Amino acid sequence: MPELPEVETVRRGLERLVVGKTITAVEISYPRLVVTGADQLAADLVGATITGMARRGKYLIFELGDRAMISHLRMEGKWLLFPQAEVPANKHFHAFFDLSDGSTLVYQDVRKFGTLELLGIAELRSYFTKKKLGPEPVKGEFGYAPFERAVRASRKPIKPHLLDQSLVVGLGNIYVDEVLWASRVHPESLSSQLKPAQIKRLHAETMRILQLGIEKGGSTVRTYRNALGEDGTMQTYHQVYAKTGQPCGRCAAPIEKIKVAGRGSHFCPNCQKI
DNA sequence: TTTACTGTTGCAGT
DNA sequence: AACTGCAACAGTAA
Repeated sequence: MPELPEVETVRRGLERLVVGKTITAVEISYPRLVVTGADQLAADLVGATITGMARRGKYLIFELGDRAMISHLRMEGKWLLFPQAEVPANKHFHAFFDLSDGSTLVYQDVRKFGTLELLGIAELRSYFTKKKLGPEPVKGEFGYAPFERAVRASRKPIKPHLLDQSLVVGLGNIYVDEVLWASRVHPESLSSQLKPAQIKRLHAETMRILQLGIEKGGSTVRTYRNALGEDGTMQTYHQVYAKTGQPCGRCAAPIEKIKVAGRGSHFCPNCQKI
């Protein structure tokens, strides 16, 4: 489900729903979900209090005093809160956290790509450093000069470059297509061959579109819903994603879909030329 | 029935 | 070093 706006929406929902609550029991029904060991995570978290909800890029962080549980939702991961201890049966529920007020926090993941990791709070910084994550897409953190330098130095096609989380965190396959359309950049353009004005637009549109996505509660295109079961509305602002054959909002040329670095890619063949 | 596709990432290859 | 392809998995649509 998640690109940055969806993860941030989940974070905000959980912040209201679970911060301050203590974990009274843990059950992991799909142990491979927990990279750092399911038994250890279950044993360590009984009695722990959820002190905060944070996020870095697409990684969701449960702050638990001196520890942190990192959740990556990958394609289909979801967090649900049931107000009662009894949870309906569902073959895609893989982790259950009983909370002190009688509610149950459940992790659901149809494709089982998502991961949970339990770290000491001191290991958090190096964890993200190792993944070579770029800056958050907000003014003050996402500087233009380093972005331009890195873009010009690479011969990668710009779309996979923006997706690799090193230039900036948070873009996934939907938002990157929207940013490329708004910036009038073809997804297969080589990074090093982009004009300064195009790089400038990519920088500005990345921040604008991801922030808009957050304001709209994320995009619901397949199965994404927030922790309250609500749809996001960002999909109504999409200009190209899943719009194959429909007229471009700028020039009315039919939107095309091609494959770039293995990902379905939507663009306007008239506005976005190499 | 088979095949291709899917808001992701990391690893093994070249 | 940097880039590509593919695997992890399950469901849906053609």
